[in-house]
Amino acid sequence: MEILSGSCRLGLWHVHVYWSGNTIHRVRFATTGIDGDVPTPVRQFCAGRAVNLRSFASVAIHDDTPYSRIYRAVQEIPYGKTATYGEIARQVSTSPRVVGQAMARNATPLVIPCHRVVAAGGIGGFSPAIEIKQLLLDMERKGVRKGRISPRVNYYIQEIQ
DNA sequence: CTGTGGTCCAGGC
DNA sequence: GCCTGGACCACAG
Repeated sequence: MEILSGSCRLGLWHVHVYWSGNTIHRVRFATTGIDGDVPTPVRQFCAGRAVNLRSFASVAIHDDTPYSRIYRAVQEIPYGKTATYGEIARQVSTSPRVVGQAMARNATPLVIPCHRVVAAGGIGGFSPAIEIKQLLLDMERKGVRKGRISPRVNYYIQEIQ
């Protein structure tokens, strides 16, 4: 199947999405946009709506490698909630550092919501920029109630743009 | 607060 | 094969 691509905005950043049908092949963050659309739920999610992206299939959980088990566990974290590296590690019987490695190599962030995996004593890491993780967590915390972004977070997004 | 040992996979050699 | 380095954690001083 042909792979489509496009981008939408998320705060300062552009989200590039590569997909075909219901399968997301790659998601990445960049400072510039590309031509083309992204699937509607992804655009809504980036705009702060409490959209569940679990209905998409990610190439990351297709096989049965150690990482794919981690990705499946991470995908179960509901919108607005977080889990720690250690909690995920215990769920799939591995170590917290391995969970960190899996998150760092996640080919489809947002679809595999690695931003919801935080350190026991802090936010943890995120590439390419920790601000993205912070923004996503803020958006989900504020947006979880009405299913849309609050004026306060909206202000924050405009602030950093 | 700051070590430090445990953990386990990937990547470089 | 061996070595090293992580988006970490718990526990000792």
